[in-house]
Amino acid sequence: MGTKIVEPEAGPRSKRAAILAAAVDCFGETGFEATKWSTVAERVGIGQTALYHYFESKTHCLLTIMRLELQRSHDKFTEATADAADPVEALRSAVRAAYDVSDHEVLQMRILQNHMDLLSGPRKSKREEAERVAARQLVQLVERDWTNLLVRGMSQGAFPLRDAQLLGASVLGLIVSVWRWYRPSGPTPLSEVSELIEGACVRMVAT
Amino acid sequence: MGTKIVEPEAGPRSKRAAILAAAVDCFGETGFEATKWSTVAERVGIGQTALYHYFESKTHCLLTIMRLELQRSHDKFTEATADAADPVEALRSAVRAAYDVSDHEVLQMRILQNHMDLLSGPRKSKREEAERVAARQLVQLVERDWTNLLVRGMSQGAFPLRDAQLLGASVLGLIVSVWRWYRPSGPTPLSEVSELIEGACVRMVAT
DNA sequence: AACTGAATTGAACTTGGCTCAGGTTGATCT
DNA sequence: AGATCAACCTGAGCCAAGTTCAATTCAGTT
Repeated sequence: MGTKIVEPEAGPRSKRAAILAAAVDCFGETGFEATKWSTVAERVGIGQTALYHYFESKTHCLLTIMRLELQRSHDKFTEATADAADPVEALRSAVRAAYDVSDHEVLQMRILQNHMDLLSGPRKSKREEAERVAARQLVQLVERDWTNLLVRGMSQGAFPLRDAQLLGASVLGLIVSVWRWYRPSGPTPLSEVSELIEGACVRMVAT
Repeated sequence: MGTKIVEPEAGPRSKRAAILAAAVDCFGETGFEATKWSTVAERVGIGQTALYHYFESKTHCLLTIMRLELQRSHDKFTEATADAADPVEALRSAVRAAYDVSDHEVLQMRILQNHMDLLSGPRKSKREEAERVAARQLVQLVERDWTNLLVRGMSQGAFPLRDAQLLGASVLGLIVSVWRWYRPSGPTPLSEVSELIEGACVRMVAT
């Protein structure tokens, strides 16, 4: 039960984690296409070809970042909705959890949202394709998370009956659309966003 | 008043329109990065270098597509909300208009949404930068369209008072988030999406 | 010290967007 | 018809950035 997937290649002098961190910064701030793969290497302090010891390609690294972020999102949702009997309270808790993130995680969300389309088509190489499939499954898992929350609320009479699939996708779309424009340095604090969206979701679903 | 911007380079044997159409198909279905610029040329029936007679670069073509789509969205919004006194009815009409699109326009919306981030940073070349700035302004214009609609409704007492800026961005985000997953060939007809989102928006704003 | 596998590198290769210098087409004018 | 000019197009080749590969270094083990 609950097979814990352990990250590979965690040798003692492995720079995998450092590369991922640097890549998130670069991809998140400069954009994936715009950042040179060699720049990531520089920031870590290694030659560009050393990157290929850890990742098969620039895209493979991106897909890994996306998969990890999806995993995180799913875990956080599960944790947030675990101990909430009332569907409305569960919904509120889930939304708040979605915006309870660090600056670094904001970047990861941005990267994830900006490259969702990568998950549709198949990839050339093995390891890339593996990450893609894993990420794709996590996307469906997260979608089911939200849909199930709605289904539960509807069957319990807390939410009016509607197409839970479609409504779930919409709620999720509304929540993640924020990551396209939100900047930690911007004028709007995330707490304010969180409150408005929380209210909006409840009205959308529970009215 | 109302200076009509006429598209340049509309010579009698110009293939500009054909190129744009082909590019929308390729970029929309295969993705911008994944489609080879030369493939677009092939589909039009010209050599790849001929493309540079019409567009300074692959990106310049993309930015043009995005600008045209933004213009279309703004025009459609304006037309849809022109003759609606009641704010709620105006909102409903605007949402319906947003989903009253052809398959080709669906692709254009997808392209636009997938590359919004291009509009943040400045571009190297003149013509690219011009398109980028124009597109950026149109984005703000569309955002104002929705915000103003909300402000009007709030001051009229039809909508409860909330942060119109933020709520407007959210409504818009909800609406356009559909273009990330919707496929004309998919199981969900656009009419169904339109109805659900229309209801969701009204509840979000007018409750 | 010899051995092993992970980690790293410089140099060369590949791909795809882009430049350039010049050639072709066709509408218009005389 | 023939001349003219701008719009339109092309083959050859350049260049940047991702990628491959054989050779090398490093850290821990026997």
